[in-house]
Amino acid sequence: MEETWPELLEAKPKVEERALPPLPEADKYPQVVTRFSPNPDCVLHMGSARAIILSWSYARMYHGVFLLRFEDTDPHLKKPSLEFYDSIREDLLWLGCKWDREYIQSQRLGLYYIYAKKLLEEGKAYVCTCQPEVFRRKISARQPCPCREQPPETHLHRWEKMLDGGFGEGEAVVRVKTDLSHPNPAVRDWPALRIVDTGKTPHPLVGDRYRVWPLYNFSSGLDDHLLGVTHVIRGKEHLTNEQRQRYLYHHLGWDYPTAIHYGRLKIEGVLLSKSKIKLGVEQGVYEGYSDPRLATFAALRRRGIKPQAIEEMILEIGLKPVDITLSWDTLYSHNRRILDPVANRYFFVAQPFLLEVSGAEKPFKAVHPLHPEHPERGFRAFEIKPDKGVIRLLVSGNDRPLFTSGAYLRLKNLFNIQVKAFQEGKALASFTGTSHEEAQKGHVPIIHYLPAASNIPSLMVMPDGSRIEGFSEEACKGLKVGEMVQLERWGFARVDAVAPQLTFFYAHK
RNA sequence: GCUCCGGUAGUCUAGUCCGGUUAAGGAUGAAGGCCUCUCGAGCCUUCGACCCGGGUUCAAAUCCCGGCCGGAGCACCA
Repeated sequence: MEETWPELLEAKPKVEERALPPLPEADKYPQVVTRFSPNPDCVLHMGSARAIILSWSYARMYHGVFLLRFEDTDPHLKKPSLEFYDSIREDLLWLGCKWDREYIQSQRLGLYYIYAKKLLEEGKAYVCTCQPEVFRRKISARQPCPCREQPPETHLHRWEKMLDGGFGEGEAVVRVKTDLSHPNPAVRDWPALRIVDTGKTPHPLVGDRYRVWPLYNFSSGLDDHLLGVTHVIRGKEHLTNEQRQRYLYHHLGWDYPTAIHYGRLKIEGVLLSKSKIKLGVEQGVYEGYSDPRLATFAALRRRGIKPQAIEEMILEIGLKPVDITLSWDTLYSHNRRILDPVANRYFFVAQPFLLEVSGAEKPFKAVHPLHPEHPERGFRAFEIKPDKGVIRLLVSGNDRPLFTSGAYLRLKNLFNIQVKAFQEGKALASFTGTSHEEAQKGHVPIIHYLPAASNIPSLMVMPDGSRIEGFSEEACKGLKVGEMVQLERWGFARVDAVAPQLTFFYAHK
C-alpha cells in the first residue's frame, strides 16, 4: 500500500486555500490601486475587516498599491482623536496589511478648496444659504432652490464669505449640481462642503486653521481620483454615494473607479457600533478598547486570535453584497488550526478543590510533554511526594461531578485512584495502581491536577469578561507575555501578564 | 413612504453569467464512533439548504414574471 499509493497516505490539506475571485475590471488599469479610508474617531473592529483585508489582498494579488487614507474631515460630530491615528496604524500592521502610502485628509483641505472654486466658477456647484427644510421641500418636488439659479459670481462671492467667516456654522453649504429629476431624492444636489466652528471644536491635527470642511462625498470622491484609486471596496451603505459622486466625476471629466460594495458584517452576540463602543469605554462599562467582550482588533489580539485566522475567514466570505452574521465558532476553528501546532500544553486547575490520595507510599514523578506531537520540545515534570502516606493534589472544580464515591479516575501520566468520599470540600481517594493500560481498559476518565504544594496562583479572563481564579503548574513560570498556550482539557489562552499575577486571556476551546 | 440591493442547511460559502456532468459540493456546528494518557488535534459516520407561486423547456438553484421576506440609503456623519 505504502509503496503503490504513497500519496493516499499523505495528509491532504484540510481546507483548500480558497482563492479570491478575480477583481472586476482589473485589466482596465495599468496598476491596481486600493485604499482603506477610516475615520480616526475610534479604534478599528471586525466591521472593518472586510474593507481592510479585501483591499489589501487584491492590491497584493495584482501587484498593486494599497493606500491608507485617514478621513478626518468632521471636527464636530465624528471628531477624530489623536490616539486613534496610531491605533489604526497598529491594527493594520498587526493584521499584516502594510500600506504603501499614507494620506490624511485634514492636510489636504487646500486641494479641496481648489476644486470647490473651480466647480463654482463653472456653474457646476453653488453655495446654498437655504434653511435645510426649505431646501428639502424644494428638492423633493424636483425644483431648484433659489440659490441654484444665481450666477457663478454670486456663488464665488458667497464662497469667499464662507472662507473668511462672513457666514456662520450652518448658514451656507456648497452643493454639487446633479439631475434634479434623479429618482432618488437623496442624490439630488448633495452637499459638498460646510462650515464648522473650529473655534469651538478644534481639529486634533489642524486646530482652528480651517472653518470650511468637505463632506464625505466631496473629499473622498476627489481623493479617489487624485490618488489614482482604481478599485473602491466598501460597504453597501455607500451605494448611493457612488450615484452622488458620479456627478462630481462627470463635472470634472473624470472616470469613476470600479466600485465594489459588500454587505454588512455582524458577529453573533457582539455590538459593532463605534459610537456604542466608545460610549461603553468612556462610561467604564468596558475596561478599555481591548476588553474581551468587544470585537475590536485590540481585544481579539489580546485574546490570542491570530490575524491569519481573521484573514482566512474574510477571504472565505468574499465580497458578496449580502449581509452576513459571522459565528465565533468559525473564527475559533481557523484560529485553533493555527494555534494547535505551536501552543505548548500546561495544566491549569480552575476553582480547585483538594484531593487526598492515600495508599501511595512512595514519591512519584509525573512527566508530560510540552506538546504531544512534538516530544522534541521537551517535558514538564511534577515531583509528587506523600506526606504521612497521603498525597495532596488540586483538582479543577469543573471535574467535581466525576468525584462520586466508588468512581475510578486516572490522573494523567501519574496513577489511578478510586474515589472514597467527598467531604468538607475535599475529595478522598485511594491509590489503585499506576497502570495506564488498566485505566484504558476500564474506560476510566483521565483528568489533570496539580501538586497542592507547588503551583502558581493564576487568573483566567474569559471572553464574557468574567474572571476565574485558579492555579497553573510550576513550568508556567517560564511563560512570556503574549505567548499562546493550551491549558489541557480547558482551552487555548494567551498569557496577558506574568506579574503581579500570572494572567491568561481565554481564546477558545 | 421614496430609491436601491439581495434571498442556497443554525452560521459562512461553491454552483447562478453560458439551464443538464452534483442524489446541490465544502467549511463550521451538533450527534455518534475510532485513535490519542487533554474535553485539543487527527480519522470515519450521521444530521441539515436551493424563500414561495406561476411560466419557458425534454430538463431550472440556475432564464422570465408575480409575490413574500431581509438589508442599505434618504445628514451641513463617514
